[in-house]
Amino acid sequence: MTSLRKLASHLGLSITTVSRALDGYADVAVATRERVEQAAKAMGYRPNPAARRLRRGVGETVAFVLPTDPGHFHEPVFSELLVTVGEELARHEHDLMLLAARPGKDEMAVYHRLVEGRRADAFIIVRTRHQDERIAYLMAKGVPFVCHGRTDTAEPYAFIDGDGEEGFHSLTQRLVARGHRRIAFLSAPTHLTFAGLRLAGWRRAMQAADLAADIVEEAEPTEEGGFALAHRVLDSHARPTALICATDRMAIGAIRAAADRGLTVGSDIAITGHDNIPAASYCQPSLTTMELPTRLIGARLADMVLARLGGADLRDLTEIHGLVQMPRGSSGETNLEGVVRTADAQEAVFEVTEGRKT
Amino acid sequence: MTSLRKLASHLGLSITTVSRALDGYADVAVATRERVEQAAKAMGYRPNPAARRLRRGVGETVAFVLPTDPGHFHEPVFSELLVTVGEELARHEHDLMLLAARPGKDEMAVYHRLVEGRRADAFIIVRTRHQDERIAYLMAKGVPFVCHGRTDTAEPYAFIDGDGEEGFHSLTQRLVARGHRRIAFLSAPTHLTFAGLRLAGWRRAMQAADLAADIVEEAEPTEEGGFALAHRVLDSHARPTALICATDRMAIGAIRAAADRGLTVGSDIAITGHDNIPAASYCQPSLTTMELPTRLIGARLADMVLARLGGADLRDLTEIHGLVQMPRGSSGETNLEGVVRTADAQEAVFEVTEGRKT
DNA sequence: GGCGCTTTCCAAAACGTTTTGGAAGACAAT
DNA sequence: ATTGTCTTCCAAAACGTTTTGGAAAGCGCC
Repeated sequence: MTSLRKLASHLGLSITTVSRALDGYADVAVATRERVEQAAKAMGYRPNPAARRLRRGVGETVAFVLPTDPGHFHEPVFSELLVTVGEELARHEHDLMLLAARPGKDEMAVYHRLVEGRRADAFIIVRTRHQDERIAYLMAKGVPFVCHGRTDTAEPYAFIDGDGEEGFHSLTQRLVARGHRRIAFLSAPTHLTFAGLRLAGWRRAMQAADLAADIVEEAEPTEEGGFALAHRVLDSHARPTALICATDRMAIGAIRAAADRGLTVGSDIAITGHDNIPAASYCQPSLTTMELPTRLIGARLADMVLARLGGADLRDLTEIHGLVQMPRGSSGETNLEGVVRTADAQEAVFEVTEGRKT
Repeated sequence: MTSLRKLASHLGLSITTVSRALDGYADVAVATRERVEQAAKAMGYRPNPAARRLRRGVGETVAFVLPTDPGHFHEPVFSELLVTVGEELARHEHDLMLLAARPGKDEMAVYHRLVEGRRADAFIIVRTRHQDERIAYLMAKGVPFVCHGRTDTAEPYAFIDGDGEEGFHSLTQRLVARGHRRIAFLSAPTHLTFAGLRLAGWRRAMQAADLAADIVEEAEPTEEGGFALAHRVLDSHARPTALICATDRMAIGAIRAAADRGLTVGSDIAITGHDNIPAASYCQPSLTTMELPTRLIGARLADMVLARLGGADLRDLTEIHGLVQMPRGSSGETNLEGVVRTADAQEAVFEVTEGRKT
């Protein structure tokens, strides 16, 4: 197509000058620059990304590897994150590469291929784990990355996260205030950082209220997982009056389990989640939940990864955001009829709770 | 890192020979090839993709542009498609590039940037429309693509689709057989091809049964859309006894609307969807739906796009697959207690109904 | 010993960009 | 006139691969 060479010969300039004119170097005359820019636009010139990557040694490509089981990927949170990250990256002329790999051997093989094959320049890591092989590897290789969620490591690293500990603490307090005494926690696998934090928030609130934090079960953060755990917990001799679920998907499973036993969710039993996925507004009753405004987070994640690529200081890239609580019918906290949606929460409170320096 | 040059000098061979040895040309001695392969593995050689792309003129990159509204992307179907397509492409050393753009100006700008900037070699197009600008553009440019869904065009094009017309026809027949007479259709916008087909299937069955196909409403294929339409339709003087929704998300909204009016879904009113998203199993009652096994479709889509890149004949790349019906509680067709899941349907009937030659 | 045929290898060009290390010219100061 | 300083431009190398068009060596055959 239109190469730098064509452009140059058409203008009667050297290819060097054209290149530098377009890149805004000071060493080309103003008149020349304008002439070049005009011609470039007229001829529809677009630099060849392959050539640029080859010469520069880096391509503007960010990889997003979904830690997903073979064919299952139904995480509304990640979906939304994906598109917002993609939009933001595209705005800065960067490409988003999407891959999927189940945690474990396959997953690391993907990272190796991408890093060693120079296919990606930076990574976005989601669903972080306490001990996270991915993070250790990228750190060792010196490849920039940003995490959605935290991990256990001595070195500083860039991340953005919701304050799950605080969010679940305050939720639990609310339930306690409403008279609940036996509150169960349906957890996601605690090797996932977010699960441990949410669990800790619940536990802290329970202990502060002198209540036994003894009903904890753990399963995959899916409808199926929540469904199974709820059944198990509701079987116990001293049935809890509230089920705090680590995620909305689990809560939706739990609601179904409770209903199958003839319990009226919202009055007989309170059930809550986290994420505010669209389905949460359409359960019966609507699901009490909390959220980290995904769109803003996605854009921020993209900006952070771009900052990392630009060599920004790591310590400016750690953010913990407050969660927006959305009490709804499933915890009996609202008497509203019909569907309770909170699209406006997207625009709601969104501030950095803590700029942590690790 | 390890370049071809390093490898060559280390082996005492020319860079040409090393390249050809690794590419399996006949003109290198067996002994040499083995020596080269061994050294390549030992030194961890990986061809630099940028260099390769530059020289070859094509990069192994497939773009997937999600036609999504600003920050909203909650289509479980696309999510699942994404990961399976990604996996399959990765298996063949291809990259999947993800972008998002709302239909209209922005969307076409993305296509222009990708095509003219040589950032993508092929496209996967989803949520096809009757008149589809994307398809017209790619055809004009001669860029390979594969559609998930059909479009109206004289020229042949590669696509894979579920037989929505037949699926909704047979669903409607089933409902009629169960005694329903006033059956409403809650449609997605009919400029989307799939919506028109599903609508047509319902209409054909209604007419064949001498029933009035007069309750049709149209909205976005979201929970919110289904919710609004259901309310509107249930308001009418002669309330329907069944609501056939174009998608599961709409059906979930409709279920909520019916429940809000005190109707018992499954007995007072039947509600059905399409897609078999995970939430469909956890509604109350479980949602009657049908599905196109997404994993298989995703892999097939990837294979087709690879075939297109390999120059395969278009006419071998048109497939319409039969849908798997899953009757569940929301249409009163099953008396099963509890959650009805059909994960096994993934492995179920899956055959090409018709290999169409356009 | 000249010719042709195989087999095995390689030098060099090319892809389109960025960047290095000047060169040429204008102008001012000496 | 020489020297120095700016400003503006450019030739050429480099990034790492693939591919073209041979070359060299070995062998058989007349």
